Amino acid sequence: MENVEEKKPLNFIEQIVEEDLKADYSTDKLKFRFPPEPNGYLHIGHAKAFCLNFGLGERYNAPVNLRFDDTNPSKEEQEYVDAIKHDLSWMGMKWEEECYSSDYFQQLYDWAVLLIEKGKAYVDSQSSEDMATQKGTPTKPGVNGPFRDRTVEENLDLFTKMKQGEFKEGEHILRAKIDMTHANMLMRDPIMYRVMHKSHHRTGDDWCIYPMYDWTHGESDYIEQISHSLCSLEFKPHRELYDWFLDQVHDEKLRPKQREFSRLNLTYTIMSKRKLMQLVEENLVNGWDDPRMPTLSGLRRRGYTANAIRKFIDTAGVSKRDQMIDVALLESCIRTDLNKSTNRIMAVLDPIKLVITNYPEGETEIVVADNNPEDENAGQREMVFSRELYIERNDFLEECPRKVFKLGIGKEVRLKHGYIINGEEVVKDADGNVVEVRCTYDPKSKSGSGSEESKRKVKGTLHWVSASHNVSAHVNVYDRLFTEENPDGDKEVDFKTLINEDSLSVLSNCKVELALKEAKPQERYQFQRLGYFCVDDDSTSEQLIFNRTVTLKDFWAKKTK
RNA sequence: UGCCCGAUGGUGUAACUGGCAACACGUCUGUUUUUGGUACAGAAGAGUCCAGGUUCGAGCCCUGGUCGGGCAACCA
Repeated sequence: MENVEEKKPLNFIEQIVEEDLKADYSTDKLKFRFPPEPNGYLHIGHAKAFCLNFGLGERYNAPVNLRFDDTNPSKEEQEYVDAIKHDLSWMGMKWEEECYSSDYFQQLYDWAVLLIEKGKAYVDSQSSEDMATQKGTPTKPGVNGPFRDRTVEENLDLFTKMKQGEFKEGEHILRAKIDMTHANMLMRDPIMYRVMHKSHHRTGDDWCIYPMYDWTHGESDYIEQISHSLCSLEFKPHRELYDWFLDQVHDEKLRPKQREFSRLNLTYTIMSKRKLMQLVEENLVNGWDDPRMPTLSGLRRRGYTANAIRKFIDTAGVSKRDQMIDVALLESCIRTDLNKSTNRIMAVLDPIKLVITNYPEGETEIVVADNNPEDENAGQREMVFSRELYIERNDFLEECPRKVFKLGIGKEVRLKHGYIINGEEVVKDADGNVVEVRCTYDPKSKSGSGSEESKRKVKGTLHWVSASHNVSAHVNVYDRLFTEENPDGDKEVDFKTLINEDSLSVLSNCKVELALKEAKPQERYQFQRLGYFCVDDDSTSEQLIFNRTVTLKDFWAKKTK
């Protein structure tokens, strides 16, 4: 077991840490952080980031802080803080300290004053349009604005007044004084503070100036003494600024370093928080925890386990290339997990009545079945077998070829845990729809009886429930949310036009085994031959609701497509 | 017409830092099976973006290209 762990090659971030350890770092200096902005729910892309950070913490027995990057009160809310903490806990992540960038507002302010005093920051009083023009473009250097050379005194005075609320939003901002011609656009006098007359979810109305990301992040890392500040690739150009800001305040304490890795993308879904928010706000899905969402809360409601998600992240790996991971890998992870852990149950999603004409009327018998053939300790359960049953509509084909694993007229099939039956006739309504299938059974073929008849090879085994011994249920059948592998891929195409119309089908006439009568939210089962299902959060004993997590691997379905 | 990343089977990640490209998912075959599941056995699929160079030897190093991604919010 440990050998397997040892053998696993280090990802490039772990290699960086190892090299630092060999050079001037000692293990006790290692410290990491996961810094979500509380402006939305965590999704599986975030899972990569926090699994990396918390994984590093575990590997080196180093602390990992949870730090909410809450510098923009117009977007951030307590609701998201709570949801993020809940999701992280569910994923089994244990943080050292719960921190907030807003905890450092005073320190950040004091440092900003220091920068002004050193002539490294100034108050600009132009419109954002003018500043944008002066900033130039990636290929054209910027030019200095008219307020760039204000005196320290004037800057101090203005900045103080900004803080005291004497200005309206947009009137003044504080910028770092770096280089308007720098090849890196981020170094062209980046904004450090803006005036915002908004209440903050933690600091209330204490502040009306709020620091920007670049000014806040590295300094927060420094305050918390984070050794390795890991973020996604789009922040690579920010590293230069991260380092510049650190240069301004750094003394002898440990200096954090930013390193970047690529984000995780999954086929047939989107990871943009902004777009996920749009789906929620425009009611294109039923909330952040809609089981079709790639959010952790959505996956949880869908029936995914934290274990499977961790395994998936681990298998996907960490690198600097853009990754678009096949959702089939995620599905493989949850199947592997659930195969071992869930009890099997029989459920008929689209029932059609099956009458065994030679089975004595009014009689019933108990059949016994293993709960999980993959787990000897899972025990057994009992089911009622009777003359009238329900089978899957789709498991009957009037004229059924021999090689197809279904019931047909004149074609035999086995009822799982029950008897072998032979199709005799169909009953149809006026429109020609099959409303009932009539068959005969071989009384000597009972499963597990050991009789010659029971051992007969039969093409096909069907699941069933007794017509008068079952529980009704609703089942939500989910499919991928988008019709395209990369709905976010084409800037010309609105991702919302790529939503899969059939991503949710609600089946309201399902019949499940009596054993599920008291099933509680979050319980997971394998409905035999159909897939893995999870009891929905809204399920009650009056109205059972199941969500399909994932189908069983099904070659037949693929072939017939 | 700038700067910064990246490029290995369909997808993702490896290759002991220069020694005849491996693992997982997916695909396909077969065996077992009272789930067309699981398990097991096996196969196909890349010669590492291109062109030079260094070297006995290059996916790894060097040079020059090509392609893909990112960078101009008072967002993070």
